[in-house]
Amino acid sequence: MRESTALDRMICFQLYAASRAMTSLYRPHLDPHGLTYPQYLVMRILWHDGPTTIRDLGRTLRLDSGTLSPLLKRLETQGHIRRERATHDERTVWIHPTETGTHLQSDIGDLSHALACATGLTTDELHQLHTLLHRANGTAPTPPGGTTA
Amino acid sequence: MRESTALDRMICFQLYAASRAMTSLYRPHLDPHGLTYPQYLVMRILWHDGPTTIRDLGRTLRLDSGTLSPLLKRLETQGHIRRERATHDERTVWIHPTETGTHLQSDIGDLSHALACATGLTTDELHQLHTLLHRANGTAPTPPGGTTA
DNA sequence: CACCAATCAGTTGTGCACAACTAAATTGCG
DNA sequence: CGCAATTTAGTTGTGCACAACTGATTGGTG
Repeated sequence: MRESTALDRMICFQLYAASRAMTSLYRPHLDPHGLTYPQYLVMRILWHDGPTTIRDLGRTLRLDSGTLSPLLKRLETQGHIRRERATHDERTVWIHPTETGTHLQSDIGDLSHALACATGLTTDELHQLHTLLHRANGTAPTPPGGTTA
Repeated sequence: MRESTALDRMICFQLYAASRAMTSLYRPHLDPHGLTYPQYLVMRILWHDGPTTIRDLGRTLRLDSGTLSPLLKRLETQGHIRRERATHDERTVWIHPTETGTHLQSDIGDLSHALACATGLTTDELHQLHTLLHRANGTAPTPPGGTTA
């Protein structure tokens, strides 16, 4: 595997390349359902937490309204979500999964096993990687339970 | 730190978030020079290896011509690189750093220390992370030397 | 109450990524 | 040689990311 030695020592390039490689592993699983990877992340939050405000989606995903607004518009056009402006504070908008959006979860199924295998890392290494990324992201690592690709 | 438990176990989301966080750490260092992070990667290859073909840039960065062609056009407009079609095989195009492009290297200086510190990881952890990402990327880890953010 | 600062969603503009395609040059095989 | 398959760079179209901005709403303070 030929690599420029200018890059192969850069953690940042490895992150950049690994992130793109990972999303292209998701692509063949998501494409048939018309979802992109960031759209899938939004749907996962909705599946797990139920209706959520755009503000909270942005905090969780670390994305601003300039990214989320058009993305949510596309999910709405596809019929997966529904917008609803809050009555008590008309600045905030709630995002609800629709029935078809909820069905997507079982349609897509569990991708974690296929994706974890594709990395070629052992369970231990995946856990290590997870912990390091958590720390680098400035978030608390997940002490007890399992880890998911 | 508020996180949806739907995402905090996903290595893939951690990769995605860490990669974006890392490039936004580079941004304030590169913006004053008018470079984006992918443009900086191209220049690093040129600084290290000298003139390079577009094909090799694509293989090293894992980017196709759909991404590289417009990116290189912008670097050319800024005067950092020069295109030259090979004479013996007119399909391949060589990219040469110009004099101003070469000067950029010392203008920008070494960012690795500042960037490594910003992650908050120890040298050991950075090395671990580097090795794991290398393996996940399907490339050989760097056994001997140091590691760079 | 009046007003100012902060919050929130949305828009605009730029630059990646990547799929799908085009066109030209080269290679290889019968 | 002749010609089909391959390689290479470029274009087009879609969808993120993100900076900078707008406009509406809300909260806090004198």
